[in-house]
Amino acid sequence: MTAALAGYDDHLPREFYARDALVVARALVGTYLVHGHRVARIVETEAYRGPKDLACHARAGVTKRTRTLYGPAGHAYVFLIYGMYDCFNVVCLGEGKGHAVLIRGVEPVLGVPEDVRSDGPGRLARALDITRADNGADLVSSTHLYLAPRTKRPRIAVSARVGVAYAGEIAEAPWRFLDPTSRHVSRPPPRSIGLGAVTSRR
DNA sequence: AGGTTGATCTAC
DNA sequence: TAGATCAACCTG
Repeated sequence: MTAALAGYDDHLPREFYARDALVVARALVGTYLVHGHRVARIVETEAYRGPKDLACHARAGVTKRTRTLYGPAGHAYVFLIYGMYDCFNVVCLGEGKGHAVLIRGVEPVLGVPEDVRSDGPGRLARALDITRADNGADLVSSTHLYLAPRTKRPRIAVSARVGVAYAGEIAEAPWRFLDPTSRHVSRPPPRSIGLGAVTSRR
């Protein structure tokens, strides 16, 4: 069965992405990531908010690596981390802004093996076979790689971002969003921030 | 603790 | 240029 036949063929429109990464990151929890015949539900995201965000690659300005990050909203930004893992992001806000949302966890829906872990940005890219070859893909017009709207409103917990301690104070900003009811988040929220009781299970 | 590699930075 | 350093991670 193909993704389209299964009803995951709606594409999030350009306007969805053309907002601050902080808004998009929250709105992406519960949406569906489609790559080829594979479909997965997004359960964890992080916002990276341009050159002033010292944890964001945009801090280095426009370079060979950040060209797509600084490109138009709604495109994929895929980069290599630690020499081993690809990380999948969606570009937000608009050309020249350098905003993106990192997808950090998904749960299998269709065509993704249940026995392969898909929590963590490196693992999910591997599970869905997303690589730097997908860097720059237009998620609005592609039939191969895109995001489809969520079908119900998820619960959302908030925490600081993971692995960005070097960025100083801004590392503590509550810019990570996750569905605390999912088994596929990369790690439980260290604490809940302002969203009432958060039950994190693993 | 350490692997592994491309991008970026720093020093000639 | 070339060599050094770093990195939004994962595994053991």
